Amino acid sequence: MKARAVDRRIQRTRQLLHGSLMALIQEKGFEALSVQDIIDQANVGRATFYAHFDSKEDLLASGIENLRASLKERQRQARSAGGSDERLFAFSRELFTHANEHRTIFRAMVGKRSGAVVQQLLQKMLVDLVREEVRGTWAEKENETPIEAVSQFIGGGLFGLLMWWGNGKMRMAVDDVDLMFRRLAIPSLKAAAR
Amino acid sequence: MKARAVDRRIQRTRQLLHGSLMALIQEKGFEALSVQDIIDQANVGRATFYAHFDSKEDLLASGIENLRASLKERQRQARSAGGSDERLFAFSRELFTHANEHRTIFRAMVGKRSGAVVQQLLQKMLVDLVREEVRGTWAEKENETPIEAVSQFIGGGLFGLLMWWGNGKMRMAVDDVDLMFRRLAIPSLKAAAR
Amino acid sequence: MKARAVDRRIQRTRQLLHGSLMALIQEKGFEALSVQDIIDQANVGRATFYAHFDSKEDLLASGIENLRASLKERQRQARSAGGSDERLFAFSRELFTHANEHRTIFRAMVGKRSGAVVQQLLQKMLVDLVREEVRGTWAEKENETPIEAVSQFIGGGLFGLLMWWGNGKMRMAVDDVDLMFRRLAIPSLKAAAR
Amino acid sequence: MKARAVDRRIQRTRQLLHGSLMALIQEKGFEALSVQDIIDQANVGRATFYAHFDSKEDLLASGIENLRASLKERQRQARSAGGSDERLFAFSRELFTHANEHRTIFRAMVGKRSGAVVQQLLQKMLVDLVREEVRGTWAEKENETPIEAVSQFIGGGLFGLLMWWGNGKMRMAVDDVDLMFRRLAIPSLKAAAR
DNA sequence: TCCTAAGCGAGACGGTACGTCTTGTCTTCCA
DNA sequence: TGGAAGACAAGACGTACCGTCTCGCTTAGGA
Repeated sequence: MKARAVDRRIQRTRQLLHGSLMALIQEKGFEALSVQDIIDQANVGRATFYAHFDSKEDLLASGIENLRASLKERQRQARSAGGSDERLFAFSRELFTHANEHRTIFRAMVGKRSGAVVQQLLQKMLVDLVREEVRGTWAEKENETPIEAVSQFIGGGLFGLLMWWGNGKMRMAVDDVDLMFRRLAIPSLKAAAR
Repeated sequence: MKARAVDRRIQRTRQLLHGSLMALIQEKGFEALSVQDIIDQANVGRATFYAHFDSKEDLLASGIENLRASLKERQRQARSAGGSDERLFAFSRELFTHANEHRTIFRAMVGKRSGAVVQQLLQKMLVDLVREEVRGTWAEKENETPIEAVSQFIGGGLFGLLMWWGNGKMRMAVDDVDLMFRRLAIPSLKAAAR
Repeated sequence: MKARAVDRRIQRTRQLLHGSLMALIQEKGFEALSVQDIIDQANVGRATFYAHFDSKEDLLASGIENLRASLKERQRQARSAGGSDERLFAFSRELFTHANEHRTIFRAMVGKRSGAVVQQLLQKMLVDLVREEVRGTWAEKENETPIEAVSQFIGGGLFGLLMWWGNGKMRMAVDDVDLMFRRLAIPSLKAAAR
Repeated sequence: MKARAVDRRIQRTRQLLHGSLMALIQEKGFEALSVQDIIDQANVGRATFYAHFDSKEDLLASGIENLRASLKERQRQARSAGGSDERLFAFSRELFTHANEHRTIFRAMVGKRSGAVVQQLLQKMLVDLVREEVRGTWAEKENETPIEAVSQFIGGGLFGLLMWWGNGKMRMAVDDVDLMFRRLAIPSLKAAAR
């Protein structure tokens, strides 16, 4: 399948917008951004923006989708490698590492000025990842704690932890916070599977 | 000290606003509301609204404050009664019950249209309650998982669970969802305290 | 009837807008103006503009209404003074004089950059004035050239003349162009009344 | 010189555009049309449109040019035939007849929704035709009413009449309205020539 | 027969103005 | 004097058009 020139142009525009969004989030936070800010930064026309995305929230969601995909891939690889406890929530290491590496943008997204839409999206993504994990761990049977409930609990918890880590100064090492998460989450999971 | 008539008038205005907010949240969700909507419903002047509250978020926060106070009180009573496992997270029963009794407004606040500010406030409140609980359970020592981290994890998890319960049809009984929460949260807490 | 303070405020806003429109028409012509230009000049909010007028055309029309009223009054006075030929189209003197006195704005309204809406409004106004005159001159009878047709012809002609006078350098004296109009229009009127 | 196929292709495009414009003017009026409407109707690319015309106004002007040419030709023939009063403004018969035959499009161009640009072009065309006539009638001498002024007056008047005829239901017969015009215009012309 | 050049459709794009909406401040006046 | 009424400046929103542009397809006319 050959990429037509026009498609390349479209991709370029979308990336310009994603890039500008990220740059501006670090500068003034997501909530404070206007569509005008974004398109000025990207040097893109207003109509063009709306041709690609419904709103700045949509643009953000599309950006977060990339992260989700990358983490999902990471998760898939880890799960195919082994099944011991250490492999449970394998994506979490990757998640904390990623956050640590992009700490400027990460702290902006998790911080006070971030706007709650961002956080809802992140939480939803985390729950997704967790659900995948839980699903792999046990086949749902009747009379048990539903997979969905467990996923929501652990995903919500992970998100809480991430917020706390990010809103503090991220002084704790990646390994430590990851360990902490696993120490909190795995007992829950086991208990629910009982 | 006698309550002056003027104070009563002020109270009346504040309650009119709170009432209108709640009524409108059920009708169209928090995000979709404008200050104009609220003051029309309350039959209150624009300037008056801003004399009492900074924004619709402020009004909401002030409303949620009541819930927090009532749950805190409930928690205090339960904790003074005993210390066994069954008493851990005693407020949760009250929380789920309350949600169940006011299910219309609760589901509106937890639903898609609720606006994320609402949810941030709720989550913050839950973390507060959990922190209180964790604090009572163990005295923080060095080298342990920090109280704050555990609280954020369990508080976040509880919020996730609540969202899931509310956004489904709340088919699950109060007792069952409460039990589920405790089955997920208590192992975490214990593990962290190790 | 006492003018309430709020009414005075509203009047002030409307006059600010009218004034800004006139100032800007001279500067860049009507067509080239945006609503934003006008409200910037007037230091007025966008919503306020639209609360008072539907569009810049509406604002203009409302401004021209004043001119029409003033010319109608002038016409009324002249007609009550006498009925000889010299009194026919008495308003025309006033019209040319007015144009001469406000030549900057007049030439802007009649010029190339004026935008055709302006001109339609002016022409309509002139036809109105002429119709009034024709009506006073003869009572319509069957089988005659209809009053309306005559009015449209002479009104259109007057407008053509005005445009020509304004778009040239208005070198011709007021008296001369007025005389010219009467020499052209009165024979038409007489012929039609035959 | 043989017409190359490429030229035929170009002509075809221009005619497609003219045709679409006319069709759409009748449908929704000139003002309401966008370039997009026109090229959709003509099934022509956007760039192609701008390769041929500067704007929809330009397209219209080019269309009206045809009418002007045809009327000019008609005028030339009539003037070479004789010089009596009956031959003065000989083109007017043709004009009214033409309008009557294409009454749908004519009424659309002269009506409320027509957009004033159309009308300016028409008026300009009429003044042109009249000027030609006046020029033929008398050689300009100093101290007389200038040819240009007379042309503007009569051209404007003719346009007023046309508008009135078209905006009414065109109930009046071609001959009658033509007669009316001549009865109004010729006395003016004579008076000016005195 | 192939090749080159032009006309063209399609449509992405930067830009500008629009008319609407909401916010938070302010002023007036009533009870 | 607290509050209802509501005018207002500010400015973001999503939509509509504009005129420019790049891209490939088609098709003629010369090689």
